[in-house]
Amino acid sequence: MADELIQKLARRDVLSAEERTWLASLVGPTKNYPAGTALVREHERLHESTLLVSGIAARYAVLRDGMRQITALHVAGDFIDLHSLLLKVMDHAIDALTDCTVVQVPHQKLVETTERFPHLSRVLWLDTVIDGATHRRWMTAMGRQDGAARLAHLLCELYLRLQQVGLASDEEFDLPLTQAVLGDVLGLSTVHVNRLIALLRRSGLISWSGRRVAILDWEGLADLAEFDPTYLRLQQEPV
Amino acid sequence: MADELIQKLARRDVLSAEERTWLASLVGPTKNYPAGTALVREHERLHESTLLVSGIAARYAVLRDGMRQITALHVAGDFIDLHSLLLKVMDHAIDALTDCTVVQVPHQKLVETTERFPHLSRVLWLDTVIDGATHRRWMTAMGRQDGAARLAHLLCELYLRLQQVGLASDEEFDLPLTQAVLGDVLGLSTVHVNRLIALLRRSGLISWSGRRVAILDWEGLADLAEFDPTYLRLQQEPV
DNA sequence: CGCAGGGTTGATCCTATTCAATTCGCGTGG
DNA sequence: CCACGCGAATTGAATAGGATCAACCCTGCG
Repeated sequence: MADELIQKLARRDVLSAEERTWLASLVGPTKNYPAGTALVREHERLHESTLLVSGIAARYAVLRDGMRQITALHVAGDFIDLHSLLLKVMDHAIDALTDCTVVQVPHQKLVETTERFPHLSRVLWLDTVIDGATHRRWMTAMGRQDGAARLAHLLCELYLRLQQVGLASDEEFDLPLTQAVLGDVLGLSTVHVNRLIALLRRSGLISWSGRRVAILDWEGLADLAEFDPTYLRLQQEPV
Repeated sequence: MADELIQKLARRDVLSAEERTWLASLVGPTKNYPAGTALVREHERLHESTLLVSGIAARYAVLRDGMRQITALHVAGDFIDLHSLLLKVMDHAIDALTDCTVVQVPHQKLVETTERFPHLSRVLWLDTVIDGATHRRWMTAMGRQDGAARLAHLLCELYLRLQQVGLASDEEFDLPLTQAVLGDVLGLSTVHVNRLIALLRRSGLISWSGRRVAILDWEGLADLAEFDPTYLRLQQEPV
């Protein structure tokens, strides 16, 4: 399971043999969380960070009236709470949206990593920075793009992120999320998400039956979404 | 001007004499940008990070139709582009909203900091992580809170942030931003921002004339906004 | 004095919400 | 194989929050 962590970071920058050995010594035991359970609760104080090995998890906040806003979706290969290393107290909760497998890395070992492996430290830092860039893109979508563009953008982003970890290809992927969850991501009602999916289907941009999503017209979808993948920083580059 | 950087980081955690000496050696010359000018352009490749010494700056994205979404507001004492150290290519632009004074720190020196001062490195990392937490809170507001709550939340946040750097006290502060800019922050039209300000005034929560904002009923404003300052991590705590 | 940028107000339109009902997909047990 | 149940998807009608367009007002300033 240490492979997961090494592969994850190696997608960002080249790692030395020494760094790989160190990383292999970091990971704790594998844990499983069934769909719908909490991985992390709000205001909790964490002592380890969690790497998602399989499944989909959501970071979210809940308001007084019960409304929920999902602020990040995570797939296999994502750190879901690396920021907790420095923030200490969680400002949001994390749920498993599907069955999830994770491995954990103690904070104390991450601190040690910053002491002894500055380059690895920067690669980890980069991970939280990409998180922030993704937040900004979602914010732009929520503030200034309509529902259709927002949904289209989410599909473009998820396709590329899943493709990167081998979970999507040929413009197709599994997306086992309910329309209510998508509403919580996009800041829309469930009913409206439904109508937007219907709209994208009618426009010939996608097909979507059950959990299977196919992008029929990538160009068109990306154009509608004004999708520019720069913020995902998918290329490997030295830090 | 090195004091600015030291004070900024010392608000997060205690710094040793050695660390302070090092930080003092990092900062470059002071620069001035008049209101309305660009500090950083989108897709630019930066080689230094910028610390805002005075003024207000905005990070934003512009869409095809010219619509703008401001994703972060920065005040004195904020790093406006520390993430560029790792992201290399900027995913957004930064403008001076008022006259701004800044100092710059070369990326190469920041990398050196991660090599030689792991604790400082973590304090810097923390800064980008708080940025992300703020992004998440704004997202929650944009997705699931109405205009009035969003505006109220922004005022609560800005008051605490300005207070921390001595620019606000007695529930009052200067906010030299146009209603159009506030619209770009909140994801609303200028006209609607105007009506929301009028609403908060009528409700007796604030007074706002010219650039002077006074919070008349902090409890009420924070309640409307569902404001919880945890995400700003205002307390000093070891990292 | 005239102008420009920002603030304020009104009328109308439209996107998305809410509430309510209906239908589909699918696993379970008889 | 069918009946049942349940969560999710789909559709319709009424409504609200906010956008847009268009004035008009104020104030600082050359």
